Amino acid sequence: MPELPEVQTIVNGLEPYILQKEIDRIIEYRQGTINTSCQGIAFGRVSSLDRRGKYIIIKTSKAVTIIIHLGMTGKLIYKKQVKKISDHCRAVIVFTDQSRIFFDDVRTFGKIHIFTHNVTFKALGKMGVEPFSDDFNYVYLSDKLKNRKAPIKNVLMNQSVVAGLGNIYVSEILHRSHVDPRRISGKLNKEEVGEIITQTKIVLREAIAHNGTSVSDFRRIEDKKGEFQNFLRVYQKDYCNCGTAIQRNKMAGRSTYFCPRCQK
DNA sequence: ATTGCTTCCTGAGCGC
DNA sequence: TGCGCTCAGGAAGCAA
Repeated sequence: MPELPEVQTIVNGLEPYILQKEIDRIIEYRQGTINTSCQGIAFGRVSSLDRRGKYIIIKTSKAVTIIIHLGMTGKLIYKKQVKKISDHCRAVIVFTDQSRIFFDDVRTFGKIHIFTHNVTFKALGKMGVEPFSDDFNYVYLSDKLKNRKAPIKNVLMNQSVVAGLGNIYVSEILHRSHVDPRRISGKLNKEEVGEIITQTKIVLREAIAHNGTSVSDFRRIEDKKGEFQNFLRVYQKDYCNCGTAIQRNKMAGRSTYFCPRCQK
């Protein structure tokens, strides 16, 4: 399940392969994967590759913007030579040198949005601050949490508050911050809010340094796994470092892991 | 404005 | 061996 570190790992991996490479065509193998018909689009060369939240943003020399969201199980696999189409292939970006990016996605929650003009993508406009930016600070977060009655876990998962966090990293961040995920957002004290900001930046940086977390489907562009699953402290764990059994609850329909002793 | 539930989708795992 | 059930969860859409 790709969150910010996994998406960043893919962007970092793809960049040296596809920057300045000319897109020949994009093929949709499963209807509904791409928002528009790709027929007759002159794409041009890849001029930039970026991440915003969990979105991958590719811009081209001919003012085409390709925005990719991997959903739950989406993968981007880069191949120089193609023998056969991969399993669950939903779309392919073909470059003029015949190398390709395969967009594989078992559960089909992933989507590709192509804009040929300067159309603003609604989802990006509503997105909250980037966790690594200076804008993700105490003043910002405490204002977002103020008077909110939803549990802190739910608010941190909300992309319009902070961009890029999902179920795994929110569990890890709250564990390292010693905050119970069920706590009412508006009732956290100053130290706790500050700690959440600090730990968010630390956990995400560590995860990127280890090429993301592969608990099930996530793969890097060479189809290799990330390694951060080896460093998780609560997510899908049975015991905390302190020896206490990790508790598992459903919150907002999602499995939530926490240590009842370390997280108050 | 905020919150919480439902929906989309497929494969793995499990009990029987 | 296979059937039916549950679970995995990002985000849009909608209802309260």
